[in-house]
Amino acid sequence: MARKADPTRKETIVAAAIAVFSRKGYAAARMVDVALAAGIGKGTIYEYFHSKEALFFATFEYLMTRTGLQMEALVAGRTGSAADRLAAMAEAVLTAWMPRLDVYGLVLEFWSATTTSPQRMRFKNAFQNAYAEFRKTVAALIQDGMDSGEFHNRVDAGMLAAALIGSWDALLLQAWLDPDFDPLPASRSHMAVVCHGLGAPGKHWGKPEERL
Amino acid sequence: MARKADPTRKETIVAAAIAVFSRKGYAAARMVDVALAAGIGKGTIYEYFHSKEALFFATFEYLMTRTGLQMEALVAGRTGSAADRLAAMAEAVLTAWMPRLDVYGLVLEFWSATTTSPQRMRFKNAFQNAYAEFRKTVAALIQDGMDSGEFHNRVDAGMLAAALIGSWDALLLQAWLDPDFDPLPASRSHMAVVCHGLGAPGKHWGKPEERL
Amino acid sequence: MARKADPTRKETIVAAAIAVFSRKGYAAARMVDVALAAGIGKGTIYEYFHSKEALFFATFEYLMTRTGLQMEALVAGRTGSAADRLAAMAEAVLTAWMPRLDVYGLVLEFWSATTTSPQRMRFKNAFQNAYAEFRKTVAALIQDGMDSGEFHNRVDAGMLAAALIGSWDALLLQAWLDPDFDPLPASRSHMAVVCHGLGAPGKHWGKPEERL
Amino acid sequence: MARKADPTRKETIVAAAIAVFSRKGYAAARMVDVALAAGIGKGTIYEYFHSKEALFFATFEYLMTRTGLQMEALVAGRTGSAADRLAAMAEAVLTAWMPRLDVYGLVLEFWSATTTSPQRMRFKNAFQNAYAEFRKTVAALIQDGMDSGEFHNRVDAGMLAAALIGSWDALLLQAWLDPDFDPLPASRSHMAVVCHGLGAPGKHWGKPEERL
DNA sequence: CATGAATGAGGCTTCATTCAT
DNA sequence: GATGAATGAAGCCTCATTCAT
Repeated sequence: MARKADPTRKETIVAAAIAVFSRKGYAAARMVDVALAAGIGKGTIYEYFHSKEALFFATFEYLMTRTGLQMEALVAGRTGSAADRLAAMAEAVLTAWMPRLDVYGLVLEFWSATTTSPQRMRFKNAFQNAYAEFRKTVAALIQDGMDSGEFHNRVDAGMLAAALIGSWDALLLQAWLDPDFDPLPASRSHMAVVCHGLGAPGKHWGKPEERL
Repeated sequence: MARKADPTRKETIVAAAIAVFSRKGYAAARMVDVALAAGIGKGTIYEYFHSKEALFFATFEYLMTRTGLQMEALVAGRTGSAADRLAAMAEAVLTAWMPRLDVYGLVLEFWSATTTSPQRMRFKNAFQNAYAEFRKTVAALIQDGMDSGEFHNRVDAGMLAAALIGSWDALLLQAWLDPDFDPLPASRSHMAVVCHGLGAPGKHWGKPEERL
Repeated sequence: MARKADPTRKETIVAAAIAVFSRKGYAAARMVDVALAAGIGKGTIYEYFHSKEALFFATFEYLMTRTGLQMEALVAGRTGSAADRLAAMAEAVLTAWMPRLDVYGLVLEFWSATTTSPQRMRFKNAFQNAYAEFRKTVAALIQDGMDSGEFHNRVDAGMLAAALIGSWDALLLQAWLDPDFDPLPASRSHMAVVCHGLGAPGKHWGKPEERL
Repeated sequence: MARKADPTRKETIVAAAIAVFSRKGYAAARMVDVALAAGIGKGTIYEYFHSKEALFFATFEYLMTRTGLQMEALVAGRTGSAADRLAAMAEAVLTAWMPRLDVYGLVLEFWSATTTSPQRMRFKNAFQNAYAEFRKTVAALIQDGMDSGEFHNRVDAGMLAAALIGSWDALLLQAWLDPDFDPLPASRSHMAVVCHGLGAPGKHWGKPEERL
């Protein structure tokens, strides 16, 4: 008697794949591991994904979409000074990812896939789009500050945005590598300096005797 | 006497391995590809490295060592204001890596190996040491500026160093992903803002009408 | 439900392995030969045995068990004088093995494995146990004859048993080496002399003009 | 400067091969192991033997020849009653082989080679000849006893010889398998019974209260 | 639909043999 | 002659994928 098709089955498999790929890496992951993690039979995966590669890409898309949605949510409805919103965004990005640091290894796999996979262009484009999107968001925030006079405009907002995003990315990577490394203080120090360097008025650091 | 051993043979193999692993990734790389790239027979690799894994680790150590040496060279004998030296370092790091962007995929593989490989701890430790070393160097530079009064000391030099290094790393990653992306301007904008934000006197950007 | 597992599959593989190992020897046998002989795919063997070594040991255990069972059957329910039973046992052992002389090469392989295999001790112990068991059986038979006064007891039953078993073993080996050699007459001559030498009354050889 | 060709070099290699083949078995033995054991370079073996197979056959011939010579020596000049000479021969065979039990594994390898090796017929013939030769010797000894009236002639001397030789062979095999097993007492018991069974007068066992 | 037994292409690795020195 | 670095054929084993149940 066949179990009735579970509409969430596909998502279950993707979730299992995320867990397994994160832990063992794409190449070392076995389809049977994914099936076990999903609590289903090995053959069943092929009812939903026609190959390991396809499953990998599905996990990628799943995570990219979720991340994209999260990012939108992070930005939505922020108020306050541009500097505050910028700092809040940094905070939000790190905070959002930190509990999911376990999938960071998977992100590395995705990056690798941009060279390695036969599907490389799909990975590459998705990444570039995601980054471009994110950069646009951050750049817009900075530009806002420039337009309102809160920030000076001696630098290109887009360029700076790229560097800021990069630092967040890399701090998360550090944290993944070294569980004892806390990316938040580093980011706070950095963002304070950056906001100050953009000429934002106000205190980017606490009392004089305190250091970030 | 037997066929004379080529003393550069081992290095030749490592170089070939770097090329192949970069291009295809560790898992997808075939020993025969490495052999072909090195212009030798498949079996010869095993005269020098007892397994694929060992070869991979050798490429890792080779690149780490080379990078470490380069870094030392980059720092050595810098003079000028702290801000200048900091900016110069950023410039140097990016400039040093840009022509070797092709091996960036390999660095990703190494990072992945910290989760994946049976040797994971060796990779992880090597990475953490390398980062710690580099962070110390950059932090020392910042601290110099603080001590001389050129920079304020409202932030922790180590924290900021981590973020700066991260941004360089990530900008290079961006450039690797997207060959049209030039990390230098982004870094320059970023460093200018940071130096300014650290209270460094002097012009971090050009004439008023120019933007970085 | 998946393709139904054939419950005899494992035994089929062992049978194929016996044939192939006998013919080519363990080292020269190829897994693909065994698969072909079993009428299955190469990979299927690994569903049942995790390595060539494991398959080899399985064939060993299989034959040892079968041989052990046969031996028990040979002994069970023998009646008559001790000399008759001893002669009958010799006859039975040779008769039981002669049609299976083709696996004798495999027995040699097993013996070799006691030096060669990483599992050597398992082989060695199994052999020693099997021999000890058999020796005990034969010794008991001889002792019976001694206790009943049919045989004198000037020799140790166990020692003699070892020599007798050895002669059967070696005659079979001869027969395996040389298909023209018939071990039965040799054994009959030998056993007649031995029974006579043990002082057993009665005719161990036929009429005066006949020779064994 | 090439070392002058050593006339004993070939024998050195064979001796090394005997040691290595005995210990690891033919298949598991590596040419480099033999070279190491012989204290020479790997390639040098090929100056004397054109292949591993050829080296194996050379070790076989070497041991067969030596064994043959020993056998001749064992027989030569024996005097006394047929029973004494027969018992002495058994003793001599076992005594001659016992200190060389370590090469017994190699004998197994040779036997195996009669099925396995491309050279199988050469091995097989050599074995059959050797056995036939030996059997002839032992049979002649028995026949002597029969002709002189010391032994009755109710059995075929050749058949009995085959069984006796077999028992010696097998007892040595037992001893090789189990270092705690001493083949001498077993053989003595056996030979005493056999001589008695052949009707030889005299005491084949010691005093009445002693058992063999 | 779900399953997992069966499959065989393909990879890593070993090692007998060659041959430049 | 002697050597051992180089080689590549060949084998064990893995695992993505298929398909009978």
